[in-house]
Amino acid sequence: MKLSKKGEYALRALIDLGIAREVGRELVQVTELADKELIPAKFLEQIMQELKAAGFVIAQRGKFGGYRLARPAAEITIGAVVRFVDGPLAPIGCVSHTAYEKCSCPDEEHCGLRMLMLDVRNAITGILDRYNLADVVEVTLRKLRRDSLPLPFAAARPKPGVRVKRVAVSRRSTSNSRRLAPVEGLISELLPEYAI
Amino acid sequence: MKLSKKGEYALRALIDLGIAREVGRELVQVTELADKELIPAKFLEQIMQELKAAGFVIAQRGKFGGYRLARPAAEITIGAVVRFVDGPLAPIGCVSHTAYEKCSCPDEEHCGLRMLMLDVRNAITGILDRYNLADVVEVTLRKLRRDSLPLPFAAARPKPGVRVKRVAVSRRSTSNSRRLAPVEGLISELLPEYAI
DNA sequence: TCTTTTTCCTACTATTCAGATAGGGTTTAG
DNA sequence: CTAAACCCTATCTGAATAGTAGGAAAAAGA
Repeated sequence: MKLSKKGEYALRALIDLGIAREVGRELVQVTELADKELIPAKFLEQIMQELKAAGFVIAQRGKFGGYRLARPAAEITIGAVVRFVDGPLAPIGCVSHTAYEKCSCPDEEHCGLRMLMLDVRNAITGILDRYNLADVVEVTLRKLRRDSLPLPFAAARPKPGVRVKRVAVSRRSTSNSRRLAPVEGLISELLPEYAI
Repeated sequence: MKLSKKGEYALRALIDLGIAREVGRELVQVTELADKELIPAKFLEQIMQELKAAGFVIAQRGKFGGYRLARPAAEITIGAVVRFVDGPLAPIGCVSHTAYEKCSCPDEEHCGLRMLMLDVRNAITGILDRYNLADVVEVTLRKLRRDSLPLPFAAARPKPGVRVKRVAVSRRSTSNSRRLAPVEGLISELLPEYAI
């Protein structure tokens, strides 16, 4: 039931790009992402290529280039990323909705294991398909602010004479709070503290 | 997020042993399990060895030998089996309660991905640690009876002159129904039909 | 134009693991 | 004594995981 390192790195990078966006930074380089997250740079580079090919990010080549999210963070679900990098979320092929595969058991309809694993699948997708990058970004920023820690990717490389586009630094995030209703545990484990 | 074949086979075999017990059959041979579930016999043999070493089953050697559950089915949770065969249930080491492992990220306390994966872990363990072999056996037998299908492992090899110990064939199963409350989906997806 | 910094692209590698298969040895019932 | 079971160890193949390496192409700025 593991998430691969590749999947983990991809998500961390995408979350970082979401944070960068929220903090007014348009582009982030692979090396900076790798530095911050302690990921092997060349490995992350490959991953970013794949994320680009899949349409999750857009690259800007050349000096002062980098990556940014291809869509609003609220439109990229965690589930979509994990499925792309690591394949189906279902623990067993015969309960996957997106990539069904017949299993070897003689009678799927009366297979107790299948029934159980279907619920595991639903539990997993219920979380990963419900939450998106914006949700994770929002909660991360809240925690950082609560503890008065410096936000990452703060106003980098302000070229002399060029005014940094200040995008929505203090806006209340892009994700609607309906999604963050107390579903037990989840990110909303943290939300009660702020839910006034 | 996959369950390995080995894990799948182990669970199927254990569930079968639970069914056999419930139907009055004390011992089941590897070949019979493998036949029924379409599992390579030699591979399953290995797995049964490991399950024996782990204390899930007891073997009887020699002619007319076989395997049986070492404990009541209600005392063997699915989670325990999966953990034994496939390792921790958590999708990422830093959210595992039973096998915590520090991850590479610089600040676990403010890692949004970690918060999310913690909820995934809880969702998975919430199912796999809540339900046990008896629950799965119960539901499987119900489905088979509902559809008037023959129960597997029915009264095998009645040695002449020896009366088969008829253990609890029609008893209401060993698991208490408190556990099977409608948790949304799960095995209890099927229960409403019977929950009068 | 030249240099620097970035992404882009391809190939390679090392190790582990999944999923078995093979071939006997040992025990027990009859 | 034999058949039918478990017991034990070794081996194998292919794929996946988790990277490394090295340079080509592009863009910005001097």
